[in-house]
Amino acid sequence: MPKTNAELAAILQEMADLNEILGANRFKVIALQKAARVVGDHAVALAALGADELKGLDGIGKGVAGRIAEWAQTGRVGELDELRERVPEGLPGLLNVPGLGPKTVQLLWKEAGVASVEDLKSALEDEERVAAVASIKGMGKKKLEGLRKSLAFLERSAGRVRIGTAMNLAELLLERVRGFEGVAEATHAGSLRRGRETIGDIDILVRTDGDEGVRAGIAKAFTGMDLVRDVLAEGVTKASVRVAAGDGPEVQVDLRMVPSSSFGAALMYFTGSKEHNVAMRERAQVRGMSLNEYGLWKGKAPRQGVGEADQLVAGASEAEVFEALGLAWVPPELREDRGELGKAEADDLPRLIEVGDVVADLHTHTTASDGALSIEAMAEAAMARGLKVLAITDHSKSQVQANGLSAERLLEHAAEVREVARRLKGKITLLAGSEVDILADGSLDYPDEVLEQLDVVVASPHAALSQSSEVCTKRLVLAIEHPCVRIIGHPTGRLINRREGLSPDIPRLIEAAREHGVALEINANHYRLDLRDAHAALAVKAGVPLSINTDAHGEADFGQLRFGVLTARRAGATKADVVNCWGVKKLMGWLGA
DNA sequence: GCCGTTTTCGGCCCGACTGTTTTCAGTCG
Repeated sequence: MPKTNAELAAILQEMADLNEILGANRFKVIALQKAARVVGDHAVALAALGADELKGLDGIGKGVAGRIAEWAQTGRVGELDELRERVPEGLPGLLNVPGLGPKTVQLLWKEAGVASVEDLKSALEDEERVAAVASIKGMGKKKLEGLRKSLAFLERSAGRVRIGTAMNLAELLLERVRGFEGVAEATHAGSLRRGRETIGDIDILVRTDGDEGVRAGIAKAFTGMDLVRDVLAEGVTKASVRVAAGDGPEVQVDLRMVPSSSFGAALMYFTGSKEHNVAMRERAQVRGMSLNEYGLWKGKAPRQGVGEADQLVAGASEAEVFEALGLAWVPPELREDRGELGKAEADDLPRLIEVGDVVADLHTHTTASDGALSIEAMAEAAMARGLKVLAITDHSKSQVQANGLSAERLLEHAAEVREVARRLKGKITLLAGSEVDILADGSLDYPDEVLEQLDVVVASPHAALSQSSEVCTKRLVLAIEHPCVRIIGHPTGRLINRREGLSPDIPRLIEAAREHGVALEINANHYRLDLRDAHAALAVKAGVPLSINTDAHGEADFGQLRFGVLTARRAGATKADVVNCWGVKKLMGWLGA
């Protein structure tokens, strides 16, 4: 069995959890958590690397490298096995219950015999056991009530929500918050602003120069919204709630309020990532300053940001804080502590692609297969969004459930596309293409002489998505080598939170794509975002072009473009790296159309 | 457990809020 980074990350995370519950040194716990994160985010399988290469990675030292080697060789980690013997199997799951930390979990276990989330649920319903739980020090009436609510929340929430879902909810909330008395400005921060594919909670930052009374009023209006299901906290600088819109998932939303003089520092602070913030604060310290959510200060930061005005170096805007630390402004999508500060210091940050740079969509569908609009209506929608090039790429014949086109229907359809293209000449360039299935063996769903007649061929995997890494790598490389293929669509076929998809050897795909001049897609649909950020970053590094496409099946789907662009930005892509941003002439030359 | 332009030992971010603590611990981000 191949050993994936996700499995390894889970092992390290479990070691962190078990150590935490057992009361180990907290910095050891933090180190293990960091190692789990680094491993989970790494684009190349770590099981195959040697100890020296492993130790070169940030956050991985002798200890973790040794355990990775042990796991790679034996499939086990001795220390984890020992830890598991000391703690009931379901106990770490309790750490996921909001409001429960390692101290309380340990007390629940040792003093009330609670061994899992399920067990806690039944204990809270059982009179005798509730008494045992309530007798724990610090466990009062409100704590118990909070636990009941947290357990209900866990059942209703979907865990991390997809970025598209979170963005919709955030925009709805921002509209409300901007209407509250005393709010000068409101914006989203956190992982949503960094463009991560899934979001744990929504952070909203409010700029207000009102006094405590005004801020308390904003917090009250926020917690009083009709979308609010639970209120977790309500103070004069922050409030925290759980909300749900319609039948959507329940999501935690944190609101923070800061004065104008601190808005930039606070925006940085709440945008994160945590690791980026730590690196920034360390940088401030080295320069005899300190950085918190209220600003950058000479010497030690005053409590609550209320101090001598002459101590404040910067704080009103992000740019001035970066500048005062000798750095260029770092785009939020790059704030992951993966070397961005070094580049910012050398003024060597890439000029990231923006939504407005995209002038072509090379992967869309019409009523000919499973889309909702005609060729003409799709072209109108594309023009309304300012696109200069649109490729119509309906499904191929194996996609029976999607009304995939037979070779004959495809050629008729292509003729229709070209007819509409003639009518719209000068307004938009319409291309006749296909999203052709990459079959399980790597062959394509149409014969070459059919594919040769098209302007653009996007080849995508749709079925056989549980193939082994080795088999699917060969399959995708074969498609890349096909002379008609220009773009590999959603290369892994994953659906976020729903389906794992393929796990090909990404460096090999990139190498093949480079050799054959093929682009790899970032499918912008927020269910897909495939390639994912880390993989797209490898492509950019290797000089392999990306293609950001919406895979639109209707008018609204064109709006998904922003999520594809966010993913490309996280990968460090500039507009030169993305074929959809090229001029029409250059793009047509590349397509050979 | 990790890391090194003060360090191979001794640090490791820090402020807000809650609940039940009569002075602060736990949790969270």
